[in-house]
Amino acid sequence: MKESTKFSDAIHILAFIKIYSSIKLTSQIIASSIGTSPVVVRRLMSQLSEAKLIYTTKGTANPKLAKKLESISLLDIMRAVEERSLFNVDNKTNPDCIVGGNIQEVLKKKYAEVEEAMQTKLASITLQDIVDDILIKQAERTGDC
Amino acid sequence: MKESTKFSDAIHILAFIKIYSSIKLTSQIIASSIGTSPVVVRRLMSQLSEAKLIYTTKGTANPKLAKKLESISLLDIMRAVEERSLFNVDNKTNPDCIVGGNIQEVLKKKYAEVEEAMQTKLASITLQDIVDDILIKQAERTGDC
DNA sequence: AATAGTTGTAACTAATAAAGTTACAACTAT
DNA sequence: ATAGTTGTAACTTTATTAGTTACAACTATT
Repeated sequence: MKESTKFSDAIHILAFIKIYSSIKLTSQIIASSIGTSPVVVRRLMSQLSEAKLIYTTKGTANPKLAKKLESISLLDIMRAVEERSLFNVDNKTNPDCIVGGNIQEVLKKKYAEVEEAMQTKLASITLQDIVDDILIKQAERTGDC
Repeated sequence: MKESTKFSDAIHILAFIKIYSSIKLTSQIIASSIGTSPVVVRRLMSQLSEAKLIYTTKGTANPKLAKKLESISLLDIMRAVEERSLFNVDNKTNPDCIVGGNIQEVLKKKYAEVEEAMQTKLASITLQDIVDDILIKQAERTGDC
């Protein structure tokens, strides 16, 4: 498949809503910042709504973050838009073989451990961190003292 | 794309080579344990060879592990066969926007942290752990005391 | 109330990658 | 020599993401 940028784009949308809260936030404007189409943005926003990370109103361009920045973690965002995993047990293995008959359970457990480590890290990074870093980088770029 | 089982299948191949070291290890036999085709197995074995995790001989069905079980980590295997990541920065963002112009660098750094956490965990699990768990599960299944 | 603009969603196309298949040259072992 | 095997290329199938087109439903404004 294509490599997914849904996670990156979802973070982008949330940061954009925060940073540009004073302008009219149409899906078109957000899309032009991401470099994609308004429909793709609306699709992601629909998932972010469902995950209760933002509020939206049909017909009105006025999305709002549903929580404080520090209460939205990368794990929350990941779970909202990315259903795939890198770690997929192959469930076609031969049950009549010592390896094929047992490896699925074994890998399932190990993969859960790895994903746990990943999720712990994802949960420790919040949208506050992302927005702060974006604003600092921007300041470095524009400031002259 | 399809969900990849390359990582799981590569682990399967290595465990199979260890556990069934006394039989003739053709790609056909390994494939029937995984539930795939011999060509898929040979393709993965080619990558495992390139990563110096196994030795193979063209024309002869006699693959050997290149290292001790405890010296082959899941991270080694992952790197050998899986080039994709869950964390892809979207590089089409608009550079003239505060968010679009800075988020790529910011996410790149955060993603590196998350992958570091994941890799540390993957490096801590070895083929020895996998083989042990498989044999324990098999013993539980067949033993009666 | 009519109009313009927007969201939310469905249906479709295009692009990409994994898995599976077919084929075969090169090699090994007997 | 012969049979069996590996390694690899080329192709097909299948699944997923991204992008596109279209439109009903809704909101805000005049």
